[in-house]
Amino acid sequence: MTAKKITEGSETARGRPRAFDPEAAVETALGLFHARGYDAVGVAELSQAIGVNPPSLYAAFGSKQGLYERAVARYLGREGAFVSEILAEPGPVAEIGARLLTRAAEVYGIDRMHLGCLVTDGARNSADEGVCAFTKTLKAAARDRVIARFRQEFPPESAPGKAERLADFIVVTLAGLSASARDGLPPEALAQAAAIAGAGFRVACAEAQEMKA
Amino acid sequence: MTAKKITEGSETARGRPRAFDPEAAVETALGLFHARGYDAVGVAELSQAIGVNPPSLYAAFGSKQGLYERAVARYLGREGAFVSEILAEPGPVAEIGARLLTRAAEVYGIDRMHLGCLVTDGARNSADEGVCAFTKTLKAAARDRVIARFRQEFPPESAPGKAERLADFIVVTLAGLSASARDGLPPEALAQAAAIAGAGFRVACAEAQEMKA
DNA sequence: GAAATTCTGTAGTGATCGTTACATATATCT
DNA sequence: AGATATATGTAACGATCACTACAGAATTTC
Repeated sequence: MTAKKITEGSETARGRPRAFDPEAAVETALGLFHARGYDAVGVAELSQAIGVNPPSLYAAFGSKQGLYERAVARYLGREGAFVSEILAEPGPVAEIGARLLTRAAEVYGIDRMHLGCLVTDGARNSADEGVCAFTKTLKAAARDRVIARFRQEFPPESAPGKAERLADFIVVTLAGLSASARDGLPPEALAQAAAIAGAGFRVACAEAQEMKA
Repeated sequence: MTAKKITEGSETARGRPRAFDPEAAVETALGLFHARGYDAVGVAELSQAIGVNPPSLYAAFGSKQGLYERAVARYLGREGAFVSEILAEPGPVAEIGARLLTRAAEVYGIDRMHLGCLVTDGARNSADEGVCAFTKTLKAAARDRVIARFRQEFPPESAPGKAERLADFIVVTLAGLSASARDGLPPEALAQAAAIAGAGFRVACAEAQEMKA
């Protein structure tokens, strides 16, 4: 009696059981959102691709935006994880930044159906205020983490504004790689562009170092 | 007979005259499309902003896409003209490329209501196939013009692939500046990012020159 | 078994999408 | 004036949007 099944987060699972796997549903939604963007993927298409009716989706995720946020969370834990990983690595900022760019060129172009960055471009031009706000906070948080890492080498006291300036260049270039990947620029071209940008970044880091003194 | 008046495209203007100025309508549409993207601006909003009913818009422009194409054409002749202008200037490719980037940083961030590039981002994530195809051809044409200009200094015979590689870096960085501008990165940050990218571009040009021999 | 709980499928909500049929208004041409 | 041509406003088209009311099905708890 009341034998606990290992039903993950909840206790014994009362009532009618789910006819679909929410984790698989998030995965399917992630694929569609990444490929075509938030607004271009309707709830009807999501339901059909997941193999379930809209009410079940709403019971599980609350709203289209709720499902999107779940999908983005999964994206950040996998395809998008390289940013946090590289930022956690040791070494000079020049190498960290260059590594971010070359790695992004790989990740953004590796899958023809999921080009670019979901966070950067998934909600671009969306008419949904909620999703735009959600995306905005994610982007701001990412930029802040880059700045925080760069300040390890260029602290505000000895190099005021340098970390922000260098971080913004990384952010701009990542956005360019994402957009260009989605526009069809092949992986080799992305990699070569990232290499040129990386060279510029190293130069900028060296200049910033000289000015520190 | 059928004496031609020189009323621009049409003869004497028979029938009921237009109650609105199509040129002003294109201008209004350009503003809305540039600010929020193709899909996010509906025909109803366009009609209301222009001050005319939908049937008049369709009589004048044929379709929403037709109006968009007119708006893009105007954009290319004004805000977007700097690309063709700079490409037509003399001087080393290193300077041309760096100038493209710094000028884009200015243009993309100058107007808070019209951030970024309409061609690059106006139809991003659009669900409209026609507009996507239209945009794709424009982007390809722009890339081709950059490549053609860069081949003046890096011809395929003596520097195979260099022009394409350098052009793709410019394209990627322009896309990044446009996306970041739309994401709210302030003009100074755009300019500084463009400067770093320009430094990288000069380095890449110098390297490409050395390899020509 | 009965009650309680949870999910599912059917069907439909009002809103908005791009687009257009149609009758009327306003102009020029003969 | 009458014919012709063009543009307008009203009103709606079917399609799709995100979302949900509701009743029945499937499970656990008592």
